[in-house]
Amino acid sequence: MSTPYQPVETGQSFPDLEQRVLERWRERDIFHESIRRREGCPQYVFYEGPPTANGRPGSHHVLARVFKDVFPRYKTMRGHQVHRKAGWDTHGLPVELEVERELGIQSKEDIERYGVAEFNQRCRESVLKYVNEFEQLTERIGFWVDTDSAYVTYANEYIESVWWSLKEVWKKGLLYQGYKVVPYCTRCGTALSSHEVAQGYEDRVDPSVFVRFPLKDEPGVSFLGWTTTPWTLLSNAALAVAADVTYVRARVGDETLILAEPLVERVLGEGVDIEARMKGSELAGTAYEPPFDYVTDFGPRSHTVLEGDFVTTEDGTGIVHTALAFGEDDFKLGESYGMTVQNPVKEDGTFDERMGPFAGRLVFDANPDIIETLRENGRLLRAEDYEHSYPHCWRCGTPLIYYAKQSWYIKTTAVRDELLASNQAVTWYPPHIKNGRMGKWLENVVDWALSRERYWGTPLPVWRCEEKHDLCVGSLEELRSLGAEVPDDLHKPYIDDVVFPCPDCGGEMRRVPEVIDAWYDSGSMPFAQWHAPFANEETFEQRFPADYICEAIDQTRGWFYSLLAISTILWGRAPYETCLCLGLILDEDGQKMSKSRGNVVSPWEVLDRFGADAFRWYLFTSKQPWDGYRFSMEAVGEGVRLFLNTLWNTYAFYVLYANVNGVPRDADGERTELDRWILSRLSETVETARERLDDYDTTSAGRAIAAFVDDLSNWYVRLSRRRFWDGEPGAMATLRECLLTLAKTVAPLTPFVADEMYENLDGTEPSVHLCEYPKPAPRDEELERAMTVVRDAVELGRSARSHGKIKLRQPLREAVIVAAPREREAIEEHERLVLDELNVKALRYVSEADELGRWELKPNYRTLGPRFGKDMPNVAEAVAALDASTAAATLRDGGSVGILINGNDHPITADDVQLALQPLEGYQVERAGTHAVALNLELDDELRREGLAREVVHAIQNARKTAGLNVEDRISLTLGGDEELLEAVRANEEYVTGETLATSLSYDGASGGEQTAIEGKPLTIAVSRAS
RNA sequence: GGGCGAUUAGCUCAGUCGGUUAGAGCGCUUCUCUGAUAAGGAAGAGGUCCCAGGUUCGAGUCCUGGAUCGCCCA
Repeated sequence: MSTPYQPVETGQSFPDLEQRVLERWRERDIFHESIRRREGCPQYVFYEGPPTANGRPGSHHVLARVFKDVFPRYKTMRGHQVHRKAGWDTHGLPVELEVERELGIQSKEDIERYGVAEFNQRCRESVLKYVNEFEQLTERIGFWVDTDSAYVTYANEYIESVWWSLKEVWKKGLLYQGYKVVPYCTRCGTALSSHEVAQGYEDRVDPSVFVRFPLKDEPGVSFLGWTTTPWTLLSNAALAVAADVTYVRARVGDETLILAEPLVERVLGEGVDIEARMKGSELAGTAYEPPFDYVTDFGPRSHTVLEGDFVTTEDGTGIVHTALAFGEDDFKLGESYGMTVQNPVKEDGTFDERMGPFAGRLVFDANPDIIETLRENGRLLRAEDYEHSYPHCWRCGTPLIYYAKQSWYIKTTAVRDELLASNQAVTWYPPHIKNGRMGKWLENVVDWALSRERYWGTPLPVWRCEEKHDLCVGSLEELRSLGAEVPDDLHKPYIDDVVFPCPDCGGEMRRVPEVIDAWYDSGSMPFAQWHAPFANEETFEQRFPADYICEAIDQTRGWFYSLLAISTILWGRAPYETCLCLGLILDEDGQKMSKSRGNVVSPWEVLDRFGADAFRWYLFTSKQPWDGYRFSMEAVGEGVRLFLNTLWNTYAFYVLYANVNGVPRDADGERTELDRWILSRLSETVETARERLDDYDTTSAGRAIAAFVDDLSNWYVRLSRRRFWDGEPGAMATLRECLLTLAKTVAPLTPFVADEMYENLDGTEPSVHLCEYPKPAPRDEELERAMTVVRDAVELGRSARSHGKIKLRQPLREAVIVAAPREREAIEEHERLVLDELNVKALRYVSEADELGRWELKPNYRTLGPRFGKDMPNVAEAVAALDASTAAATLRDGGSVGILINGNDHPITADDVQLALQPLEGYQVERAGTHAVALNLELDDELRREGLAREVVHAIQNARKTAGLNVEDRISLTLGGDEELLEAVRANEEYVTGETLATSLSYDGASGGEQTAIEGKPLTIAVSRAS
């Protein structure tokens, strides 16, 4: 076949190109085809962590989604079948909040008044509001995922699967209702789970108050208590001290305060009179006057001092004010003394009617007035501001309170060891997550607070009769068999109408009012996405566990945890084998992107300007993904310039000369050393890419590919240009092979440009993504090493020119190369190349450096260190004392030299020293290690004329460009001007016409030509396209 | 207060098993090359490898303590 290629523009807009490729993928249905073709192949299982589509997708979604895409693409090319089912997380507070905003309402009463059925209907509509934009973005960035068959957590089938799993949990006795202190959002009116709390820590300033608690039987003496939640003082029930800490009675003015000794100075300042010391245990039982008397009955030990093992002397006064309902420690302490919990705060966060003037006020809002009251009645010692990190509702931002109430729990503490074992089987990226963040979290796991007193969520499938018989229902079938009628919609309020007789007592069973944590929904996706076990059980089993999941690191306590917990309880194992954790995307200044800061970069902005490949390339290669990104447009642009443009232009170069010369695709010819070198480098690159992608490391894979592209463009192609101008088959075949293999190698990373190149260069398959991933061919490492030496020599020569201030255009007589025999051999093999690159007429080799400099010997610590240990300083001295020139000569010939250490003679071989050349004064020598290059800078007339001729050629090439000629156009050339210049051209006429593709050349003055000057000498150039 | 991670050039980042002269790209200055290039090449400026101890013949790298930043937990 000899089809000419489609012409390729060098100034290609990548966003435009990507639209073309997307169109082709759609037409040819490439994504699904890539799955169909792997029917029967080993599965590589990917689980999609469902996003909530009720907000616009941002750059962080792009980050996660391109990392979700790259490995499935890679594994597909490596021969796996990779199903990718999309999903949407649809339940939960964020959705309800959005709807509340839309409706302009803000409390549970408002929702009830509005009507739960209508409210939930609006939630259902709202949650997929931005699905369209998500889908567009997903397609645009090249994230291949099946959105048509996406699972949706609000579907009845999904809910039924979740119910099934809850019933399993129930059967294991791990689902229970308990009265506990829970983190509670007063605005949302619901408790939050610990992993939700974990998402919401923010700095907050609270009052820090020191309060007097006067002893009942001793006027003038007070306990000094401390709290940052003054509103809890309204229901103060007791004080807590540490039994074994020393407390003091401190005289301050005309009163006596009791507090922990280590804190006296910090709280009261210096020079306080200590009247007495005692252990905390001695204080226990002492009665005091509470600060308020709205509620006084807390049962036994009300308003006395208790011993609490949680009391520390880290801050405050060492005396902890205890309001039983608002702290886990407080609550447990009260429980252990058999006290009565009084909770004066209603579920909406306001004080109840018992609280006198504070009734009806929000607790945080009441703080200032409470402090004022304390001040007025002499209870306040001091109030100051206290900044600390404090949990907030992760979605609505309201500061949480800890609050005693009834909730449903999963007893995850009972399976802690199993969780830890499951975690151990997971391969984490980065590895420290396993025993760090995740491992530590699991070691400290608490029971999963499962229930939410909200509306839009999977209903908790527990029914209860008046006799308090509970039953967890695990399927619709079971519900029917109990005599219930199953509604069309399993959500509230319909499900709440479902009643049936209690199997135990025959009483009417009604469902408990709660819905469940939406994290439980998403954590159930391994089975619920298939409606397993009610349907597709085989599919579920085939696709469990996942080989790979990937989300941002905040999911450690979110989805990563809920998946792990549910699977561990149900099946005793983790539902994923490899988990990649991504960092946050920060702005240029390292600030978190947020709407309030106004520093959010819209992904569309990046995609429209640079394209998806550029965005992907930046995310994949700019750094390891887990430490977070400092995002900037400039950084993305840099990747385009350095990688995508270079790749594209090399490809465009190939196509240009293949078309100009009519070189067929299957042309082949003799391969030169340079050809074999670049092919060996290609193999090395393929090797590295496979190895790194197998290890989920796009960064190193991408960087290796970029280094290859640089070698290909700036070394191989540049040095081989003349061969391409002539369309030499060996060169064309080599470059085509490089580009084609490159397209396949880079395809998972930059799928668009890769496919475009493949389509034009080969196109046998409908897409590069249906190809096998390249396998590395045998390498020629000897050649790779030789080329490194050659490149070093060229670099040294250029450096010598630069220091000698001689332009590269000016030919020089000779370069003198100092090199060890092996290096010399390498350079000799590629002499033509070195001559051209350095623009010299000849190379002369000297094996002894004496003419150019003097050898210096340095010990190789890497080999000698382990051998001599403590004697290394002596060794270094002995090596330095050797006669460098003779030793160097001996060593280079493979001999060994003896050194005397502690009276013993030790042989030193070439490996044990590093030879370095110290240049002598007065030579233009550049050296590196064992080799050096010197230039003879003398010019004669012939060299000067050649130099001038090259200058003229340069000027003519510019004129060609200005005249808008194509690179392959032949020209008629007319020159005029300075006689010395024309003389130089005459002396090198063949060279000049050859370089400029001139079919005719005359010297008759070129009237109307372009005026220019070379070294101050005037030159006139006229070019016209030759017919 | 605790856990995890980070700290290397003006910026973004590499740095292997501990090996003695710590690198790249960008940016800057000067020069240069161009028959594909938003390119390439050379030179220059630019470093307390966060700090302090320790281990070692030898520490950017290992250990201890501290500082700062980020995330997480109390």
